[in-house]
Amino acid sequence: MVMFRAFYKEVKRATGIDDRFLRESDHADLASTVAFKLAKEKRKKPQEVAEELLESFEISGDYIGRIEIENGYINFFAGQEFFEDTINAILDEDYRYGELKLGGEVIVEHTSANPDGPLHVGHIRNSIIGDTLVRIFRKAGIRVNAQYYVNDMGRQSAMAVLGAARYGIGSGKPDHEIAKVYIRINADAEEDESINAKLEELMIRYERGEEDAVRMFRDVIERALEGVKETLERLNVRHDSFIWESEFVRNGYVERIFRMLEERGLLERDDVLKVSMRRFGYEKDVILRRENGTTLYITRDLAYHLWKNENCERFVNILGSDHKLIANQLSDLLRAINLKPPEIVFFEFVSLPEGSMSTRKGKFISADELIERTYQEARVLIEDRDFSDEDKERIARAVAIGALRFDFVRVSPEKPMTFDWKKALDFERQTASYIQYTHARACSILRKAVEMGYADLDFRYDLMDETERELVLLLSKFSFNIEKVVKSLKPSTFAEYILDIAEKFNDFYHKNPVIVNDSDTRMHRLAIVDATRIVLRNGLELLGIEALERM
RNA sequence: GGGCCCGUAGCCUAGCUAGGAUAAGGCGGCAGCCUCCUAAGCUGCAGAUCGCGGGUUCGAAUCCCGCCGGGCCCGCCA
Repeated sequence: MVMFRAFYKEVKRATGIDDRFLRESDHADLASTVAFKLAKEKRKKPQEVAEELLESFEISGDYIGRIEIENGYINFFAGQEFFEDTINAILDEDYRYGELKLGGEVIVEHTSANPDGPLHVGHIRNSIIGDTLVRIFRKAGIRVNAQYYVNDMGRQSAMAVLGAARYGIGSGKPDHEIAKVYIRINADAEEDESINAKLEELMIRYERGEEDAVRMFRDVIERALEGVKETLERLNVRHDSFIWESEFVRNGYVERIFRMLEERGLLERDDVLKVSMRRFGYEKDVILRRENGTTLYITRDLAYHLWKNENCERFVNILGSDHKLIANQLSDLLRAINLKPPEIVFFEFVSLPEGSMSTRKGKFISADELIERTYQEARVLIEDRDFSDEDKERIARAVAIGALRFDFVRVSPEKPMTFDWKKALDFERQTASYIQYTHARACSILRKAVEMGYADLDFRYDLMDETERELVLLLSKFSFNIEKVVKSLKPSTFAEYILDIAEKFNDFYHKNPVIVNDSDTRMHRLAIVDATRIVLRNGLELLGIEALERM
């Protein structure tokens, strides 16, 4: 069952009103502004047009309770069957509630940070947006492959490899150790010209696939990734595959890209291989192969997207806004050779109060440090509560990760963020722990009810008050909001939705005591509590946040 | 110099794709609520020329143009 979606479709079917003129509203369960548009053509007042339209509606189905006309708006309200079905569907379907069967398949490429150091707070904005999309796509019934594109052929990687060979890697967490040698060699390269010569030689040898070079790269990059994967695991972020870009140099896809461009007369052979971008509105050429024979990032990325075209029907990339130019060029080139470009979610930078982050300069807050400090802060909060040490650890971890994920997913990607420790370590309203707390609170009520022998649930429309009505309506919109994200690629709207449910439930909690003597009221409210518990838990799951039963 | 993005109360954010009914929340401030299902909660008060100026429209935070402020990009880097 897909509750609010069903109501929405019923309204559309009954009225013939287009999506453009239907929206959620504070004044109604669904409102239409269509009369305003028609009023102009018909030269009548919106109110009159709306009243005429009302006559023409052919209501069928069970969910539309009543329709009202007000100030030209047509307001639709769901009725008894809708609310009963919503609660019953949630209680029956439980973990499966909210699932859709949209079908299809998608590759979501996210994180893809250079293997030259640990993930920092900028990278995890990418990871969290990407992983949340992955989870929501899956819930929508779409087959997803989450991919990390490993940039093993770039200059930065070669620099890290060279640094590791020159100074040796220490015994700490490998991604952090690699950052140390990467920062050091970058600093040394400013003084010592020979480092750049060695770098070029190393890149040429790796591009050619010379065995010892391949071994060096593999070793260092695997270790960097090992550290990155550990951090991602802490954040509940999981990839299905790690795709090494060097693969596309070795498997002929890069050559195929050259041929495809050549066939369309786009490829120019000079000392380099390049494409003039004038026809696409760019001033400068795109170089695809250097004078020394090595390829560039965009070359391998074109090959990767050729591969995506052959292996999947839809592909989404999560990229920092610094990639906008090159990603747009990539898309133009793909279209020019008749390939589908990726759908791209760009996110703006996370900067520090003192300026932007840089791995090379060692100017960043690592995700690991952020996770640890957030954990410590959460631990303080729970320290004097009555839990075992193990439980305290587990709960504080869940709260810390939740806080991090929610802080990042909640903000629209196009919004620049300035990282703020005070905010990151805050566990009060409008945060994940608020939602987790609300979920734990629902669990607590249900536990108490069972202890007292009140296990039965029975939703009663006639007993439902206004707050309860608003709450259940929100619960009914779960799959509606999932579908929105699938279309808009904006997971922030889903975070906001789950937060709304928590707020409305707390409102209900304070107004309506649940465990009361009157059994009808009690069973009715328990049904609402249990349904809310299920929706919050399923929603937190999609946000990659653990739904705690006690905290 | 050119391109893209952001600019909503002291601070942070939602709403902008498909223009409409009182601009919605949080933090901070002030005043309150635990013999009652977890106070990581709740209630009330104060706080906004929706960056500025034009335009389109019956109607603009939302669309268009110009400007101001901030960020990112314009490498044979990624």
